[in-house]
Amino acid sequence: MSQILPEHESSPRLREQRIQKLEKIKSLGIDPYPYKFSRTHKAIELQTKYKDLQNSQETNDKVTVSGRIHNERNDWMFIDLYDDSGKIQLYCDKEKLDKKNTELLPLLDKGDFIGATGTVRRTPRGELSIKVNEVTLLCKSLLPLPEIIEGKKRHLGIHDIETRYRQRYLDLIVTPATKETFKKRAQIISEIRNYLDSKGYLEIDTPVLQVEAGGAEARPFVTHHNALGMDLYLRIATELHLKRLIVGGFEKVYELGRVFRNEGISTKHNPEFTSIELYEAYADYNGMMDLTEDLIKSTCLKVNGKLQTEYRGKIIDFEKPWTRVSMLELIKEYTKLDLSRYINHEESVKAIHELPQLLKNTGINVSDCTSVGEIIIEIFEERVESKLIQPVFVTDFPLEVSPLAKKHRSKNGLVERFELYINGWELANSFSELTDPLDQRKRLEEQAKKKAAGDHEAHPLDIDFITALEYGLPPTGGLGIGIDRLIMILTNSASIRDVIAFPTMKPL
RNA sequence: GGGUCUUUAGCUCAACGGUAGAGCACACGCCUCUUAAGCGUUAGGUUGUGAGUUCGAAUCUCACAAGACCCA
Repeated sequence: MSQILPEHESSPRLREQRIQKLEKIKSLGIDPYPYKFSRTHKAIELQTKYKDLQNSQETNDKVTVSGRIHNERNDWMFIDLYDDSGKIQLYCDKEKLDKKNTELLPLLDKGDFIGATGTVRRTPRGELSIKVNEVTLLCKSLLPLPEIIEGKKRHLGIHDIETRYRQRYLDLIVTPATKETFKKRAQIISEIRNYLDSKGYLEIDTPVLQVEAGGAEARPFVTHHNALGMDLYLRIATELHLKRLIVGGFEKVYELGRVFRNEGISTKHNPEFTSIELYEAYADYNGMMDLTEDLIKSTCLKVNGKLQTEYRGKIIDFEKPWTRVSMLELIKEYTKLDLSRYINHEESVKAIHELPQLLKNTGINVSDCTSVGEIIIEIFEERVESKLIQPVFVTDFPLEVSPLAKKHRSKNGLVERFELYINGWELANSFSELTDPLDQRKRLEEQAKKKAAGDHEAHPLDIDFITALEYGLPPTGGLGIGIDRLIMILTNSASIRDVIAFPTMKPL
């Protein structure tokens, strides 16, 4: 449902009934919220250990399990109990239980946590079960678990996608695939760290709270520091601080963490997201391409067991060496437009007038563009981006849109930069970092002018960063990867909200 | 940003200008080796919010809110 109320407001009657049961339980002298419980097995351990037990066969093996009740049949004779490993069925023969247990059983509900001790058996119908001697209430649940009804079939689940994001704990209880996604997310992040740590990269935390938010083109979030009496910004990138660390003498650094961008929300954008940025002294963007390819291939292989992955019906193949092709070549390939002559400086003044004419009937709107570089990016985003399904490094970007990248060593008007595209999405961004402090100062001053003129996404002038460069930044390769999008592809998730446990949601 | 559609019981959906209904869940019985258990009986509603049209609105109109899908 689109109207989501807190459960206790949307189902007060059901909650009231459970509170009454809770009172009855207390009056029986049972603590409904005890302190600890010791179990001998998890569900999957029993399923594995007794997989060869024949139907109707009983053992004298006494075990204790615990978990959440997902379903009950036959007036609490059968209980489906779930722990984080899976399901085990409990079989409660009321004739065999003592008074306390028989009184407790009808006061239970789906959603309660219980522990159970009994002997292992397989029912005549083949379900591995525990023949229960004793039930212990571990937590009384006051609200009903969500169910999905399909025809006459009913099972735990959440139909409404918004509820799955807003009440992720419910999604995790009732949707097994959600748990798998977040397990895999943890694995992917752990693999990336293992890979980099094993290659001698050092992870260093840089500030989230900043006086100026730089390092990327994006609007920041503003917050306020009371004692300092000033506004601070949440970081939009880790770039400028990590490069300071290279100035300081570290040669391989990275930070994998949250950045914040004050922009729209979509299936590919969450205002806070996880990125990794990495900087390596004496490397250039070619080295970063090698590293990116190897890092992603190795992560994919570790978590998925193979180098091909299916994303929403498309097979993405990480195995073949990834294509490296310049942005202008791709534009030529997809639009037949050869823009190479416009990037040299003498032509660019002419081009800013000629190009909009040339694009008039293409439906590409370049009216907001103030430079040839921006026009080129616009054409690329309009006509090329979405076609790049298999991994491809798009290289050599216009200088105007890359104020932190070094000028191309042989191509006038371009910089040494690449973006990795997979499934039509930008997944990584990398430069041969600009190390010339005077050039950097000039370029950031131009950005600051744009910012002063009202461009909220222009880079701020970070004087201390320039100062650091003046002390000397060695040749450096830098790389940023959007971790959430990578996880989306590796987990076949349709929305970034499916890979972020608690995505940003508008309050109700 | 533009368009189309959706919003009714805890859930899934009916009713399409004339007394809001079903299945499942919940509660209570019955049955007692089930897997959506089965059978029976209750109870459950300010129809997303707000205005308007009308003798009468869940239904028609408008605005707002939230969501889904398409397009840019």
